[in-house]
Amino acid sequence: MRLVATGRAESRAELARLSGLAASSVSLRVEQLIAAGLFAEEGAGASRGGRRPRRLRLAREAGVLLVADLGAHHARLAAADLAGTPLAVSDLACDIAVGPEETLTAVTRSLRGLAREHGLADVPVRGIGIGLPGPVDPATGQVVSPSRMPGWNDFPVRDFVTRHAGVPVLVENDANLMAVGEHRASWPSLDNLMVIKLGSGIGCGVIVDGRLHRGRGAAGDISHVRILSEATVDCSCGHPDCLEAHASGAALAASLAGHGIAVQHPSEIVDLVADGVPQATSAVRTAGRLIGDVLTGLVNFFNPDALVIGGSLSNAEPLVATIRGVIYERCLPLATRNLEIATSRAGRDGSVLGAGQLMLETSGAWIDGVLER
Amino acid sequence: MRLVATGRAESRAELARLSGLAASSVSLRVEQLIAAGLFAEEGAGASRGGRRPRRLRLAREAGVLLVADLGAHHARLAAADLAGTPLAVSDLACDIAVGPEETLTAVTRSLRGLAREHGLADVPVRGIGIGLPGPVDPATGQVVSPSRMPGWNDFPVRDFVTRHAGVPVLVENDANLMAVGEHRASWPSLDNLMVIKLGSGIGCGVIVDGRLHRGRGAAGDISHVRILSEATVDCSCGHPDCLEAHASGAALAASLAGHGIAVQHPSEIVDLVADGVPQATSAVRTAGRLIGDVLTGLVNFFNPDALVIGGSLSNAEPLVATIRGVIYERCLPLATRNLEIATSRAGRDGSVLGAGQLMLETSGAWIDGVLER
DNA sequence: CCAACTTCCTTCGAAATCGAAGCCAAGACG
DNA sequence: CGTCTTGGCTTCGATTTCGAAGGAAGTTGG
Repeated sequence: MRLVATGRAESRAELARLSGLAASSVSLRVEQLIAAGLFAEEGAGASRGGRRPRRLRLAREAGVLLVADLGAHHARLAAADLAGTPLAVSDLACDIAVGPEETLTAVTRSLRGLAREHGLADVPVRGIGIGLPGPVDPATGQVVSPSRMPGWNDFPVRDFVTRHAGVPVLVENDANLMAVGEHRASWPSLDNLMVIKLGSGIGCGVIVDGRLHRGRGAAGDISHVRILSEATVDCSCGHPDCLEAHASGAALAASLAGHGIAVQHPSEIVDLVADGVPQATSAVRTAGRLIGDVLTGLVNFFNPDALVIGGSLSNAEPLVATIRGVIYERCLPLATRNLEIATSRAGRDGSVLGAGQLMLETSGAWIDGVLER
Repeated sequence: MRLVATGRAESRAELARLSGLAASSVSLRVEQLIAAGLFAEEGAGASRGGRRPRRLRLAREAGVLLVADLGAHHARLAAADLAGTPLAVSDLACDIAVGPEETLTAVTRSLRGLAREHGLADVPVRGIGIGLPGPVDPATGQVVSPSRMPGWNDFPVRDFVTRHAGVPVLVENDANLMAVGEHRASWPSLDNLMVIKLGSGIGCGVIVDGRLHRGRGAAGDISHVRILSEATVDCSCGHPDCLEAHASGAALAASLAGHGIAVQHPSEIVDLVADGVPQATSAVRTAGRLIGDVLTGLVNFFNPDALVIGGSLSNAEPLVATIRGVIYERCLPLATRNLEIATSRAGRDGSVLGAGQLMLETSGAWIDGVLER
């Protein structure tokens, strides 16, 4: 089921190849899933030289997922199929600083509304995914010492939402969701991926061997490495000269404010750069150099197949160009030999896709329930 | 078989728990393996509150592995059981710079001799493992652009040894072997491990999710990150101020030579430090600070369960203490919360163990051959 | 010492999985 | 336009795996 949902398999034959099961066993299982209403057969796929395969896809009635990707002042909401492909999206203005109860209540209410508006009221909700801009403990579904989410520390996000919604809930760091989504949507054949999210903050998600690497929950932090710079800036983490304090969207906004240019959201910086405002371009180039410097060490160490740059600032071309240049110049030839450096392809849907993917992997228990009937 | 060989399982019951197979299936398989002469039953294990398990172990006649861990001027040779537990070890002086053909021929001859001397001539050799101080392409078994192995670039080490010995051959970077061995011997329950090898060079092996992370073959390089220092030193890689150019055993030896202290081997530096020679202690402390600085970023990013420091320099206590201090001071609390920082426990046998472990995972095809008879 | 419990391991019928064989439906080719 | 080849899918008997039940061999605690 996971193989079909994620788009890796479209026919019984492909399922057999990818799953390692015998073709006959696959046929039996598919039969069951169709009978249970989870799969549907839909026409024929392209021939690979012989008989055309009968194309399999998820049935609409199989269910939907509701996903919310929370930022500092904004939430992206989506209703998606079980693989995470968005069926309906909307945006919600909300200040994460008002605290978890209020934010989460508003978000879940809006999610339900979104599904209802788009005629999905009759389809069962199989899960809710929440992306948060801070570290999440995978075991408990709690936020752990976030630097920019006052009131959220140790709040049991997963339990809170489960209690209110009564379905499996996935809580994950936003950059991690994006990494999984980007992997699934754009680079499914690559095993090792680094995905950088450049927005108000600097996030990073890591895919190792095709799976999200969480470490002990904090993996992927790149924003609190010490960098070299002329001016000293103290970071919220208590140390001086962290990358985030110099090169994040928030830091760039602060620096531009010093030049008398007021900026509300990182995307406005992208606009300024596109308009050729010299202070903005110069600031963005400096940030690119700092980020690139940090990434060189990590690329040498991790040796990924691709480095994907996403987040709203990834649309600032000079930023990406500078990062790319620094990495190709400083990294070992062996590490950059086959390295792809690209900007996000999934864009803002990345986290929705990622949530879908992760939920299929983790909480698939309801499938057994449906099959038993 | 792998579970028994690696020591993770000692009884049928443990095999069932760890493998996920039914107890009855495990019994059938074990029966076969005993009949084929690969397993032996040996007494009873400790009771866990009920009947005592019948202890399983690898039969002596199952075979041996021959392992050579090559350094710049020295090779460590071992004959080991199939799990990598050393049965006999010896040391061989050999200059790796004389080139691959001569070195490998001498090494394989000595390995055969070692097995013969220790009464292992009648036991079949199931594989040969070679550890090398440079990057190895896992797909081809070739050395790829090594910085300190003249004449070895692109030499097909695996094919060369296979042709001469006629058994499966594993070729792997020395730090990677050490990482696998350390994981298996000392931290089997931890999933994410960073192992640093401090000798003439600086190597690093990474265990992610219990398995060696190779990336595209170059993963684990930490020696060519740029660091900040007063004096500028050019590294062999062509960039200035790499970590290796300032903090490796070779760099320390060069710096001590500047003070009129001649050093042949990194272990002599350890002796100097133990003897309280101030220049040595100071040099080692500086190196520790540089290495620690580099590691902080990697620890934040990778978020391992443990950081293991090995190699001959790891016996210099001020070096390890400085590294530990820098990491605890600079890393995120979230990353160091549960982080163990320890020195190698497996010592010089680590690479032998690692080679055994890796060979069980990769080339287990011969097992089927034995069972078919 | 004995009863109650645990854990280890095997037995045996039920269920799942496999894989060879064959049928089906396409494209390739003369 | 028919034959050939290729890949997709199903059928069906053989094999593997499972799991409940039970015997074996311990520990624990009165």
